[in-house]
Amino acid sequence: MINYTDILREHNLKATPQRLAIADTLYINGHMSVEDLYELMLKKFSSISLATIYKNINLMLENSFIQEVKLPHAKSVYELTKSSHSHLLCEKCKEVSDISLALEHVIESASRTSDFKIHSADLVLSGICKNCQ
Amino acid sequence: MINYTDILREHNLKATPQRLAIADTLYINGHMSVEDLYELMLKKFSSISLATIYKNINLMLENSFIQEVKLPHAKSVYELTKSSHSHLLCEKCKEVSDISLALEHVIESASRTSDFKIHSADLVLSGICKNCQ
DNA sequence: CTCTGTGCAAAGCGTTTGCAAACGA
DNA sequence: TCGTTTGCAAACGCTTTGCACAGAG
Repeated sequence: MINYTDILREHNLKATPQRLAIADTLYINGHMSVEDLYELMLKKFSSISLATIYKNINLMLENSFIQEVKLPHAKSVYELTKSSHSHLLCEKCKEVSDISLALEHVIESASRTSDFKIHSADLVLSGICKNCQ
Repeated sequence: MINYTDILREHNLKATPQRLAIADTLYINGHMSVEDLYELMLKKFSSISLATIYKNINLMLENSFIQEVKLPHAKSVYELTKSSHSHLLCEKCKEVSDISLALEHVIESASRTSDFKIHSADLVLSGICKNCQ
């Protein structure tokens, strides 16, 4: 179990019990929707408010402590910010997982043919995971 | 100007004036948010309802006549369904454009390392377009 | 002690639904 | 003509806001 107190502070966020729990829950579960997060948080703080979840998600997004992952045909999930990576989405069980892929060639090729100065690449690969096959 | 009557029918959609106008507007503008589409449609049908826009967008999505493009840090846009491609998003002017990129290697690599059966790849490259640089 | 965060209730806003009239095939 | 679509208004659900109290630093 990681102590997120200092990490939160580095992101200009006070380390409240609720925030520490959000960080821990995201760490353990990887990718969570607002609803999932709320349900799990309720187990630790029986009177936590959805407003608190939203306020913290928004603050954490602004301070880059977490990131939103927009998924095709599914609601967004949130994850702790880590080094750049792509996502796999199982169309059946809806599980999201991280995958590290070399996109340099694709980005380079896109830069060449588009005259864009590309800063980031958001890639979601959809399919069927091993368990669901 | 393309006649979408038959194309709509092929997608099991009656060719109403509103739908023809939606198709035409998307064809001309490429990628549009619900709001943008509503505003432009109002110029052609001064009493069109937002509900009509939503109902048609949803039907057209179900029938694969159009597709939703989810963008990082921006609201979704919709486009006429065409062969698989990636998207470029200008972080400054928010314009979205299509780009054809070879993702086979990336998908193959992902399949190998993940044991997923991958069906599709949604890629959005964000950066600054030529005009905004 | 001060300022920020929390929980609650109310407000806000984008989206969906129900219905009667209009329309496409 | 029959079944679908439209426009309107109301309902809905997710998200945000305002405020008083609690808690972090």
